[in-house]
Order: sequence, then structure tokens, then C-alpha cells
Amino acid sequence: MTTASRRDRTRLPAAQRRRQIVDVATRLIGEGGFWALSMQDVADACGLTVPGLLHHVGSKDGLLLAVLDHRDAENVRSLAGQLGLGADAVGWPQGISLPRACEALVRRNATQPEIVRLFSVLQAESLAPGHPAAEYFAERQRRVLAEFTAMVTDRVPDPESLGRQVMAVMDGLQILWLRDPDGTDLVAEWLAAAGRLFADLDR
Amino acid sequence: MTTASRRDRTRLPAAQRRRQIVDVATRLIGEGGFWALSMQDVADACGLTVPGLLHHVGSKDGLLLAVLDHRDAENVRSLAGQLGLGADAVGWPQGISLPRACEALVRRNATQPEIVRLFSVLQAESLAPGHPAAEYFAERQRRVLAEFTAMVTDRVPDPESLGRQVMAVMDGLQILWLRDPDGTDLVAEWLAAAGRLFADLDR
DNA sequence: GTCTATAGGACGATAGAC
DNA sequence: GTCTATCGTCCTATAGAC
Repeated sequence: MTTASRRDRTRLPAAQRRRQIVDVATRLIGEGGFWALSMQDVADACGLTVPGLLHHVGSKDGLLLAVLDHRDAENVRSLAGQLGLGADAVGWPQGISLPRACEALVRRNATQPEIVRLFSVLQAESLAPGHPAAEYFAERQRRVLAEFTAMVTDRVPDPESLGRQVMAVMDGLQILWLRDPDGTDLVAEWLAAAGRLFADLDR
Repeated sequence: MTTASRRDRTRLPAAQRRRQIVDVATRLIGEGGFWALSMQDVADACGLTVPGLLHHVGSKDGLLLAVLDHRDAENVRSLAGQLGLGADAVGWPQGISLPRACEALVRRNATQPEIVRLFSVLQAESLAPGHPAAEYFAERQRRVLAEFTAMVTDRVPDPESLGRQVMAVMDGLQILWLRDPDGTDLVAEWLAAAGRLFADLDR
């Protein structure tokens, strides 16, 4: 348990406190999105006052970026482990087919709806030009598209188009699933869609 | 031009004033999302004070629902006209194939990115349980899925699964397109995806 | 029916003491 | 590293003028 029901009065080391703040904020943003997030709620859950919280993250936007950076690192680490690859790969796993990589990604996402909701909500929220995470998600979209495209280059007529369609289906299915978790089987829907998308891919 | 740069002092009929308010709010929500929307900004753009604005829409949530209802009506009307059908159909056009209906929808969406962004942002924002538009989008998702499913029943093995994939691709492509309008051709990407999704559909 | 004036409560952020 | 005090802005509600 990293939260505190009332005021702790404990003086934590900076790194440990920061980790606690990121964990709490990840949970709260996943529940209500970034705009609904109150610094007061985060501070309360950490046993801090609001200025105490701001001392660590600078601003509400700074808190958001800290959460996103931590999730990115966590995702890369976890996916590399799941695929039996070394954790030294800074970005995307090498030497694996796009269908296999996507399936691993979807299977992992299906086990953590709160994290998926955090990304789904923020990805759409950040379509607004001035959003604090706009540049983060723009860069992320460019990076993922480049990785997906590279994995099917020379194997299909239009690799970039297939890459976009794969991204679109994964993101779109996540939204359908989050709004109706019991009526939608994320993994099954993805595998069905993948069968159609990757039909003409030589494996 | 339905906005006012300063205070108008004009006394408009209720229906006309309401229409003006909805138009202004539609634009502002499309630019920054619902959470970033300030009632003060809406009132200013309409030449009103904030309580004057609230008299017409009741609350900020009421304003949001008024915007969504108006867009729904507008979309149905426009799509029916585009497909050469009567405007008496309350819901979805009858007697038309799913691929044709989707193509018409995508072609129309490609001409109005601001409206598409409004729906994309709100759809994701409303994944948060307490969001004022949560029930609206949940109902909308059920309705669209039922309509899509009905249009391919008895023509594919798993009509509901295909319906979900079609919804997912359309929503997902819109997000990719909105973040990179110049690098993404929404209609072309949809047609390419549709070719894969509807491959085994007897037309 | 339509609007102005005003006030309450919550939020993000800053300055400065300990 | 954490606190108290304070500011400006926002949404909402009420009372009452036209």
C-alpha cells in the first residue's frame, strides 16, 4: 500500500516520495482522466499538502508527464520480458513478427484495463492543441507507426497503410472494450481482426 | 457569423439564442475538449453573461448534452441527404449496404475535422465513470453496434464481431488523422481497411 | 421569459517560513 | 522536504430588475 489515509508526517526520501506520487496519480488518472484529476486528491492520498506535492512535480502538467514516462519504461520492460527478449532494447523488440508482437501487446493490455484507460483517455484528450501531453502523444504516434511499418516492409504492398490500420484497430477496440468490459473480449476481437488485416502477409 | 466580439445587448428569441449557444459551444469544445471549456468563454462569444447563458442550458452538463443532441440530428439529416434517402428515417438509413453507408460516413467526416475531434475527445473523456456524457456515449455505442451488426447478419459468420471491428477502425483512424491531418488521408485509409474487413462479404 | 448583480466553494499556483 | 497563507480563475446558485 503506497497511499496514506490521513497525514503521515513522515519525511520520505525524494525518490521514494516521487514513486508514491506517480503510483497514486496513475490510479486516479485511470479512473477519471487528467482534467478530472485534483492535485488535492493526489496530495491527500500521499499524506501531503498541495504545495508539498508541487515541490516534487513542479506543476500538474509535470505530474502528468512523470506518469507517462514511468508507464513507458514499465511497458517496454514488461513486453521485453514477456517475449523473452533482453531488456537492453531501448525501444521496440527486434526480430519478431508484427502479428506476434501485437498479440503479446493486446494480451498484456487485457490484464490491466486501468492503464489502458489512462492511455485511451489521454490520447484523445491530447488531441486538443494546447494539451500538456499533445507533443508526447504526437511523438508516440510517429514512433509506433514507424516501428509497425518497418516490421512489414517488403512483405506487403503498402506497409505504412497496414501499420496505420493496425494502430487504428488496437486503439478502437480498446475503447469499445473499456466501455463494455463484460460484453467485449479484447483478445478474441483482436485475433479476429488480425486474421483479416494480416490475411495477405506471408508468415 | 453567429458570434459576438463584445456584448451585443440584442435580445434574441429563445430558439435562436439557443442555436447560437450550441454553435459556439460546438466550436469551442472541438478546439479544447469539454473539461477545458469555460462557461465564461461561451457567454462572451455569445454576448451574454454567464447566468444569462445558464438560463438557456441549465448547467454546463446541460450545454454538453444540447451540443451532442444537435450534432446527432444534424448528422442523421446530412447522411440521409447524402445517400439520397428520405429524412423521415429517425435512426439509421435502411436498405443500404454497410460498406456503402460507412464510406458515406467517412467521406462526410473527412470534411469536418472539428466535429470529428469533438466526438473523439468526448468519447474518450466519457470513459470516466462519472462523466456527464458517459451514458450518452454508452447508448450510442450500443445503438451503432446493433445497426452495423444488423446490416451484415446472415452474410458473415460472426456479424457482431465484424461490427465491432468496423467501429474500431473508424474511430481509430479518426484519431490518427486528427493528430496528423496532412500525413493521413482518412478516406483512402478507410477504403484500404474496408477492403480487408469486407473481403469475405458477398455484395 | 430574459437578463444583471453578487456570492460561495473548489481548483492550480506562488511566496516565504521552518 | 514540508508547511501556512494567499491569489486569480472557474462553475454554480440565488435574488431580483426589466
